[in-house]
Amino acid sequence: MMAIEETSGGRPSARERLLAAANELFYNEGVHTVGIDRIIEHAGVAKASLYNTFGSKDELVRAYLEARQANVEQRIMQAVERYDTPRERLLAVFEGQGDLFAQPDYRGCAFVRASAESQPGDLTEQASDAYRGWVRALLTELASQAGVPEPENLARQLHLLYDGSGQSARMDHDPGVAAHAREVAAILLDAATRPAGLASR
Amino acid sequence: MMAIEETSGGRPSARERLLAAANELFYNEGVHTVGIDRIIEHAGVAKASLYNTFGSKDELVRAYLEARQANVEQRIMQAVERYDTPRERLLAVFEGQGDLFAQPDYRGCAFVRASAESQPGDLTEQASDAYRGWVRALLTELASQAGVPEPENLARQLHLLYDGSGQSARMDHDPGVAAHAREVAAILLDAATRPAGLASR
DNA sequence: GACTGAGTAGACCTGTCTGTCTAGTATGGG
DNA sequence: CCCATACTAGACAGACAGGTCTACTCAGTC
Repeated sequence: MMAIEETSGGRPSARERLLAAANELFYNEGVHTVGIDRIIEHAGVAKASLYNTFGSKDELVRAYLEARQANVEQRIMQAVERYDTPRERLLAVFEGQGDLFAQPDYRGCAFVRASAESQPGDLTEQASDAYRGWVRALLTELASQAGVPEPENLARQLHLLYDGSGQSARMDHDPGVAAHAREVAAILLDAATRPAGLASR
Repeated sequence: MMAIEETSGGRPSARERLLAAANELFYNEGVHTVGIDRIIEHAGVAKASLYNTFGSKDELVRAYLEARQANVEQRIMQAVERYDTPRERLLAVFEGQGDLFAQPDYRGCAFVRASAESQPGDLTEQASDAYRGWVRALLTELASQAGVPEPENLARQLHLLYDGSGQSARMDHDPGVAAHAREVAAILLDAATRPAGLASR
């Protein structure tokens, strides 16, 4: 039996190097802009290896997005698990986003970027939908655990905020938006918990 | 003297037809994906006309984004001016967004889309920054008129929401998010107006 | 009737794109 | 020693990119 990926020691496999190159180039410069030749050059890999491993550029893009999603999920869950109270755990989602924004050369949500270049029905759209589904489910679950009467409603509001946070961080080149997003989330959480009718129309 | 653009009656000028084609194709399929040939074919215009009028594809893209911004500004101001009270006028910004989302084939903010395909320092980035500046200034002004103690702060929060609203509307294919965004905006406006300290930390 | 400005049609140049294909190398298990 | 596996190097094909250029048409003006 042979390991498919050489994760410990030694030189990384062609697959790993391709994914690393895809992550760097696709994310920074755009899926469409970056050609196969630049990917394989950056990965130090032969063209045939790419096509043997992934079959097409589209499939490489899909694999890139899947890896990206796994990475984001991990970061956000790390942030959530730093806390114990349901309230803090819910708000921690936005701290997790902040960790992402703080990375040097953050260029916005990879799914937004890829999706802007995609055609309807593309593999990219499926990947985006999967990612959004995960975010929504997490927010709903955490809202529910926080004892909010209508968790789906709060989750929808927070998803708006989550989207906006990533967008603003990119467009304004300001990782600090995550902190503002957390503040807004706290206000929304309070408003969802408080008995209705207090807010004027 | 001769009119540069044939706005009334008659056949639209080559410039107008090119802008219309750019608006449709660039917006729906992406700036990078759509080639010059498809633009001129769709516009029913000779290639030389494009290059005589705009000089390059990049400049056509810039003109397309400028037209787009003018259109958005007009729609949002229309919505704002439907109301008299400062509070309603502020919230109307999100109604204006809703008018945009309700257009058939809404595919998200054109600046987000274009910016995802752009390189740093591009003409597209300049156009995006100009657009964001306008939004922020409008929100700040309306917040100020609504008597909020710290208008810049509320404007920043609402800009988050504004970004998220456009994003969610696209990704979830649901124009209804604008209504939710308006609700959230109302909550934030109330929170900004109320004396601080009520919100738990 | 000559001239000008705006536009058309389309060949053409150069470069790049994704994807295929051939030929060869290094390594490790049986 | 043999042979499969994983990979490399690079030529090549066919499509398409943005952009240039020539030659032509047509409407209105002096």
